[in-house]
Amino acid sequence: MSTPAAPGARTRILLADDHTLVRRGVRLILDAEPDLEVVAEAGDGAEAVALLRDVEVDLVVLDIAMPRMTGLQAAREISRRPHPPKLLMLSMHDNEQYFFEALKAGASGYVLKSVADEDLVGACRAAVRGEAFVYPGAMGTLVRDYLDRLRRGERVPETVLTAREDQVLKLVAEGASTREIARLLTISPKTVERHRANILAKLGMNDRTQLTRYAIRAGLVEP
Amino acid sequence: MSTPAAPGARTRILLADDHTLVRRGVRLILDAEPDLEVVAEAGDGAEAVALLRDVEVDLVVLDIAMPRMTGLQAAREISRRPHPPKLLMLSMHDNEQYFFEALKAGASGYVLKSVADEDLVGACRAAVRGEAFVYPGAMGTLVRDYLDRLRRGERVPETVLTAREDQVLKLVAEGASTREIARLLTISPKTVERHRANILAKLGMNDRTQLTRYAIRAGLVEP
DNA sequence: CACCGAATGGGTGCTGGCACCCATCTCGCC
DNA sequence: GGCGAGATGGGTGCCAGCACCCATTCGGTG
Repeated sequence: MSTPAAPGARTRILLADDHTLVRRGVRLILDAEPDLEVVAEAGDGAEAVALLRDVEVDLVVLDIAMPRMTGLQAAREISRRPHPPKLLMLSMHDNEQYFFEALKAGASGYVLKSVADEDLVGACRAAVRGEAFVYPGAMGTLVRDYLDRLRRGERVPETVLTAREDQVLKLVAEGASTREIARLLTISPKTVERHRANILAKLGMNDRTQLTRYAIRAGLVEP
Repeated sequence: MSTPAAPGARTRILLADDHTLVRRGVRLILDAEPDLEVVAEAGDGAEAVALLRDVEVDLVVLDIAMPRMTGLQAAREISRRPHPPKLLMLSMHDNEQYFFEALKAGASGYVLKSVADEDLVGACRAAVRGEAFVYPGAMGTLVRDYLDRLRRGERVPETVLTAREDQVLKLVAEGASTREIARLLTISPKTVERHRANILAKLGMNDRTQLTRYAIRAGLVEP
């Protein structure tokens, strides 16, 4: 449609989504552009990571919710490599917490599945150019604030959870009781309660059902 | 590809899915067939139901997880009409409970988003021909047993949840308290507790976090 | 009609989740 | 050395969630 990055060299893309129908649709959209080319497809996060050992790509388009290894887990894995490709997350959810998790995982773009074709194409091009955090679609003010602070170089409050809190959250979301979690982590039940309270406070939530949904969105546990 | 239903008359299809990208992909696949034609698109269940007041279609392809009104709710609504079109459910989840819910809602087909293009096309044709319960893709033995029993005319144990229980489950999974649910449904908190207890017993679960994960798998609520 | 299942509502009691208080210890970092 | 943050643990108290008991009112279906 406009301004290919380098004339003659198409951007090589790895596309990962567990739904064949969705993959097919997205591939049709991307391949129709003169400067974009899907060179590999994966059906889950683990497959995507494995493929990257053999295939050289410029951009990875990752669905967030996938079996075996979620898009977020895969993104963390991929961005730890020596020369990581750009990462663009595809999500079904217009959710801020989710967006932040994607940033933490090393993504440079976040696109909703409900956007139009051109927005997806635009996000791909922007990601390749190195422009971070393009977000087509209406996102809440929380994200805009966050990006503004990043631009101004301010320290961000770092709302994310600690490693220990992640462990506790995962177990809570899997339906484990305080006593069970305490036994599994070999700490006092009281400490488990404290961690859980801290997590609730940090995320601004009230009970375990909300934690469960958050953990699923964040890819900590399978639904 | 093979045997159009009536030569010259294409099957008119209403396609409902909240993700524009997915809708685009599915439409491309269906429109490529000589005997199928997508004549309307909807972005949620309510829109689909509304559109059906103005547009005459032979088949409705409904995504299960949609905002405002889920595909299951829309299916119940649609199948209550005088001359209902055929209903084909599109689902992300290879989940048995979910499949049963779709049957109850009046669907005559259930297709996973992870199937190949041809399977979707085949399911559409089978649904139009009036063949019920075509299910491309590997589903558990539970479903096969169920279909066998149906064929033999046996009474099935009816493990699925009632409509009221669905409502309660949805609210529980969204983090609503007993009191809130009671107010929303204008029934006694005690009755809410009873419904929740019945749901827990039916599904063999112990607490709200497990219900939450189940409801997400079932597509009753967004993660 | 008589029975069953779904939906409604009540009572009683236990306990686990959650809130809000307290403290100690050990890191890394300035 | 001191300071903040994370991890650890304790006490107290309220109440919601859950288990297990009871009943009534409908609507269907044998």
